[in-house]
Amino acid sequence: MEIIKEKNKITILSADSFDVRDIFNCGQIFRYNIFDTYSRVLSSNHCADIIEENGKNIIICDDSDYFYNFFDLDTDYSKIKKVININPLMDSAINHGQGIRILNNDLYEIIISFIISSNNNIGRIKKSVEFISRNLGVKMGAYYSFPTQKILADADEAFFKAAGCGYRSRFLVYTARQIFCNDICNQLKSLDTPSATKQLLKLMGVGAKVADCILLFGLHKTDVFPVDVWIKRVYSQNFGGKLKEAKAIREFFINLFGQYSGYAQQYLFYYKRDIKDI
DNA sequence: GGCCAGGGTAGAA
DNA sequence: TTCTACCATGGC
Repeated sequence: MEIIKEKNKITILSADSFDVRDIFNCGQIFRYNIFDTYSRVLSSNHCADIIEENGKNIIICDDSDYFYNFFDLDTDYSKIKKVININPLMDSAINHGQGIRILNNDLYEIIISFIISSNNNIGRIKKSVEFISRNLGVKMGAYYSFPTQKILADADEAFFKAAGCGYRSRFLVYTARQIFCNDICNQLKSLDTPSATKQLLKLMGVGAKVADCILLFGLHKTDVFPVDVWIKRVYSQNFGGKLKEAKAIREFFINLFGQYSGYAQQYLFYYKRDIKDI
């Protein structure tokens, strides 16, 4: 992958394994917009605009070091794709989502966002996260930052309900205070996957599936496999599996894909959700 | 009007 | 430890 990095600009010269539609629509991030001529993505207090032209992607941003890491530009996706391409279904899924990259998003924003995601749909999750940012974030010119831990720790249940978080509002109040008061995010960053999982499961509103999403999208632990309703479908309908419990299905896929489980999960989730009749 | 959505919690057994 | 009722809400 040929990349030119400047102070406020990153130019990706090849369109292989980089497509903003695949990256943003695959369910790993909720603060983005895809317009006709460009796309905009927000992460913590950062903003980037991406322009596609002649097979190139030009990222205009406030901090190219942040977004070089954010877009995971040091990772060789062609190598990963070869390893996980174990059958015709995976070949189709990888081809469908060829431009996917697993983002290195802000851990705190990911924890809050994925607590909201439980038994919810992506459209509503986007609206809630946008409401929270617009009302408690810092105005950064044309956009709002995600709220700081301190600000969100002061939010009450009525605020999260106004954001459309429903019954999850109680969990969010409790966990936002827990994270801020005990510096949970910095603790998590130093842990391996099993230890981080154990700590995440102590947070109110975080169960096995949300913990896996936080590990994958917030801590870039790729040896996990979040099992949601779409993964259950692709497992039973396309892998011919007979297991029922999410925990067992998770183990099945981790045995298949090992350290690349998280990548494989994203290609499968995006494929199954886009093309339901496979 | 019932079903679904990137599930989790709390209480019962 | 596992099982189950219940949880808000908008879109279809």
